[in-house]
Amino acid sequence: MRSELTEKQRRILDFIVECISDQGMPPTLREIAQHFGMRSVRSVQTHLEALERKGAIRRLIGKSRGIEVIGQARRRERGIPVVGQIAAGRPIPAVEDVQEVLNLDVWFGRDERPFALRVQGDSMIEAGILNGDLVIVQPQSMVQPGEIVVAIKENEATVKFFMMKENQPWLVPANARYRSMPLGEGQIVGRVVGVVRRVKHSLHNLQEILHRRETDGQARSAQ
Amino acid sequence: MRSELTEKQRRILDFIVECISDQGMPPTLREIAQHFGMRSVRSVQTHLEALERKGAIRRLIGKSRGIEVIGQARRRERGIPVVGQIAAGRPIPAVEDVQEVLNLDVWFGRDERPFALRVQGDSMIEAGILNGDLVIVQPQSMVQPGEIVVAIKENEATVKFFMMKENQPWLVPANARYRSMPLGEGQIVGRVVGVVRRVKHSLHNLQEILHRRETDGQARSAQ
DNA sequence: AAGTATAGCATACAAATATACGGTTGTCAA
DNA sequence: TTGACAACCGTATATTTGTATGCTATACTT
Repeated sequence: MRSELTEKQRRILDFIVECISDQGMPPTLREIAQHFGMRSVRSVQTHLEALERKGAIRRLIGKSRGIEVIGQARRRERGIPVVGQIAAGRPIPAVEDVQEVLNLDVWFGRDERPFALRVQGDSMIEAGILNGDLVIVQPQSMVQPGEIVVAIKENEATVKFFMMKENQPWLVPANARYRSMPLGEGQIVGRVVGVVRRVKHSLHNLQEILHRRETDGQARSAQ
Repeated sequence: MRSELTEKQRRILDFIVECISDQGMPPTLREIAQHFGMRSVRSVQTHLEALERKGAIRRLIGKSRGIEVIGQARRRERGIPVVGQIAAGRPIPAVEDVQEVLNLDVWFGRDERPFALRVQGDSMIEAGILNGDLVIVQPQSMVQPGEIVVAIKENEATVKFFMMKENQPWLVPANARYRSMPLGEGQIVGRVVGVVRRVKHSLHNLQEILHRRETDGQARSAQ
C-alpha cells in the first residue's frame, strides 16, 4: 500500500507524521507547502487527495489540520518499526517492509494497567530473563501452571515460574542453582507478559560465554 | 504547580490532553467551549490565559489549535510505570514508588531512527535473546568488540556478538551448538541496544527447564 | 490520440479560528 | 467597601485555513 506512493507523496506523508510527532499536531496545507518550497496550496491539495485516495491518510473535512494518518503508524506518534527484511547493499539499512510498529502500549494491552518491575538476580536466566531486565507485569491473582509470575513472599517480590505440585502452588526458578519453593503464605501479584531489556555494552557477557564454551569443550574432550 | 489550578482549569487541561491523545491534535477554542457547554469563546480564552499564566500550557500565537501542554504529562500520553517496590497485602498491587515511566521512545533515543528485528533461532540464547524476541537495532557501521550486532551475510540478517580475532572481525553466537564465523564479505547493519519480548504462555518452557535440571542432576550424581 | 496521474503555478472565497473589547455575577480576602 | 479573581455571556474583527476553479507541463497507459 505504501509502496504505491510516489517519492514526493511519501515525503509529504513523512512530514505529516513528523509534524504530529514533533509539534503535537498535523500541519496545515500552507505549512506543508512552505516546508517543501511550494508556492501554491493547490499542489498540496492534489497530493493530499492522492494520499487519501491511496488510503494513507483520512481527512476531516472542514477541520483545520484535519489530517489523520491511517495504518500502523496511526495515532501513537512514535514507534519503532518492526521490519521483516533488511536488505544488504543499501546505504542505511533500508527498511524493506514494515510489519508493524513496536509500541509498548499496543503490545501489552494498556487498559488493564500493567506495570514494570526490574529483575534482580539471575534466578530466571534460563527463561531468558537476565539481571536488570524489566518484566512487564499484568496484575492478576489467578495464574496458570507454566506461566511466569510475580509473587510476593516474605515481603519480597520475586519472578518465578508457577506450577502445581501435589495440589500445592510452587514457585520454580529457571536456574539450576536455585531451589523451587512452595508459594505458601505468599501471594500472586500478576503474570509476566513481557520482557524489556536495554542492552549495555560490556565485554563481560561475551567473555563469560566464551569461557563457558571453553570449559564445556574441555569437559567434553575429557569424557 | 498543577495544584494551583482550579477544578475547571484542570478539567480543561485534561480535555486538551485527551484531545491530543484521542484525535491526534489539540482542540480549537470552540471545540473546548462546545465540550463544556459554553456559549462564548471568551470563556475559553480566559481559561487558557490562566493556564498559560500558571505555566500549564504554552500557546502558539496565531496558529490554529496552537496549544502545547507543558510538563511531564506532556506528549507521552501513556507509559508503563516502573516500580521499585510493590507491597504485599494491598488489594491491587499497590505501586509503591514509580521510579520512571517505561517508554520505548525515551529508552532507545528515537532520534537516530532505530528499528526492530524479530529474531529467528536460538543462536543467542545464552545472551538472553530467545527465538521470537524483538531486538532493537541502532543503525551504525562501526561497532565495538563485545557488542551484540546485526549483520548481513549472504543476504541474511543475523544477530551475533561481535569480536576481533587475529585482526579480523568475527561473529560469535551465544550458543555452544553454533559456530563462530568470520564477518568476511558481510556487513554490519547496527548494534543491538535493546530486547523486547512478549511472553507467551506455554508449559513447554517450564517443562524443558525442569527436564534439563533432572538430567543435569543425574549427571552430577553420576560424577 | 485520448485519458489519467503527477507536479506545479495563481487566485478567489467561505468557513474555521484566534484575538480583542466590553459586560455580568459571584466568591474571597484585605 | 474595595479589589482581585474565577467563570461566564455577547459581539466584532483580523487572520488562518480549507476548499474550489482554472491553467501549464510532463510522463505513462490504453
